[in-house]
Amino acid sequence: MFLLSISKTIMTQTDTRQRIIDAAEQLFAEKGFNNTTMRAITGMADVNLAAVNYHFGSKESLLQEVFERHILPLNKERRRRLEAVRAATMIKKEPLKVREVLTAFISPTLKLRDAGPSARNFLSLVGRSLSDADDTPRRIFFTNMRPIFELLFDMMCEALPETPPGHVCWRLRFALSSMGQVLIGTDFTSALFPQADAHQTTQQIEELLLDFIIPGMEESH
Amino acid sequence: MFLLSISKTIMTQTDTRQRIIDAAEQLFAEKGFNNTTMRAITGMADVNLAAVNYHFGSKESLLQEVFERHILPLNKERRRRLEAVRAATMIKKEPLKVREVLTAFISPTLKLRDAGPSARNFLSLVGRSLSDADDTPRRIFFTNMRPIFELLFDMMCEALPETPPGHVCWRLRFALSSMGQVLIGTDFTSALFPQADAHQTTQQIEELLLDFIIPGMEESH
DNA sequence: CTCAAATTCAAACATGTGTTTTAATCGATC
DNA sequence: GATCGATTAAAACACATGTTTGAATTTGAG
Repeated sequence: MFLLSISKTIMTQTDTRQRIIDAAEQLFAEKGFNNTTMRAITGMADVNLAAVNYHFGSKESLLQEVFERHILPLNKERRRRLEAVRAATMIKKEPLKVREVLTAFISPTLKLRDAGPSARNFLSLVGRSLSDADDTPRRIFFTNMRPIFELLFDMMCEALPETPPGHVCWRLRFALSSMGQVLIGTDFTSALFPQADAHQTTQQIEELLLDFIIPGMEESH
Repeated sequence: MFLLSISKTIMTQTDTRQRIIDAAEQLFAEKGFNNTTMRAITGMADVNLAAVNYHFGSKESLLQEVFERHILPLNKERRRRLEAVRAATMIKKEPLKVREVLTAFISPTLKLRDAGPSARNFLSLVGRSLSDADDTPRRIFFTNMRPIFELLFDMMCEALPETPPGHVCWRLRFALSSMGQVLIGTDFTSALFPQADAHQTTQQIEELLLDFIIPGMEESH
């Protein structure tokens, strides 16, 4: 009885929370954090205006939850794969390969492209965060990304022992912003060159992306 | 007398206009369009709140003027250099070279990095525009960039006759977003890897950027 | 100096914002 | 069914926003 009542209570609670998060995710992805109003969120979620502040405390905390819902498991998977790459090369006593390191980071990310509209909206949010002018989303993004970025950076420096860290850092930034373009969506391409953008599968885009950034990453100038 | 009076009138008028544009440029670059208030702009410019609407009509028109002040001459120079490349290769009856096309587009852009704080702020604005969620800045940006983007795209397709236009389009997008990271400023690098980001000159960064994107651009997968 | 136009100014306006409040409603336990 | 805590609901709050207004001031020409 006790457990049942608890689970029922939690059920309805998370139902409202879930609807809010879903709506916020979609609107944040489409219009950005600042251009999304609480009234738009609660309207789309079909809940009362005060529900956001009741369940999340503030609009900013809501963004944080929207963000963390996907970034936490994603970064866990990234770390798992990065460390698997490191372990495998240590066993074989080979040096780290740029392609393997980048793939370990990027592949789990792009997998989310086909994991439903919620994940897709989340990716859009992430794609913009790298160059967002808005304080709040950028702070939340970088706070969550710092540890995994540092691991990626360290392994990349290890894979490119001849390249100065300052160069690795810039190249990584270029590579990540390129990935960001994939995450955002197709607005740019279809808006500018509608004739060029045939529908590409995520797999094809991942190859396109990796083929673009890996040669630049390994360049030995 | 007539000319003098006119010039004097224009002087004071453009003086106010100039101060507003300068302040707006800096604030738009730092905080983004939506997070910059009219009161912040007029406060920094030390003019009356109503001056923006009197001289420009609206906040959006102000952004347009801020943008066009630098984008018009910049795109003119880009076009000049792109067409110079095309003319030179036609005379020599050689195929277009990826490096030359990209350099013709990118080099005039990065030159602005050392052309004073105003140009620097403008670049920051441009760098963010590629992935901006906000309607207004993105629309103004793409409207102004479409023609030069199309020229760049056409020449790049010509330089890469074996590569399908859909691939060229994606690679161009990757390349431009990488350039965008240079334009935005150093927040990312210094925030995440403070130890790695030695001060680089614009010339060095341009080399870094071109060395990164050219191999990916030419990749023949 | 005088006058008319251009510009500046302080104030108000209308609306939109995130948040808070207070009462009503619901759900589960006794 | 009564009761208590959790949730929802409607309204208001306090403030920030871009814009407009109408008077004051400045400017330049006759």
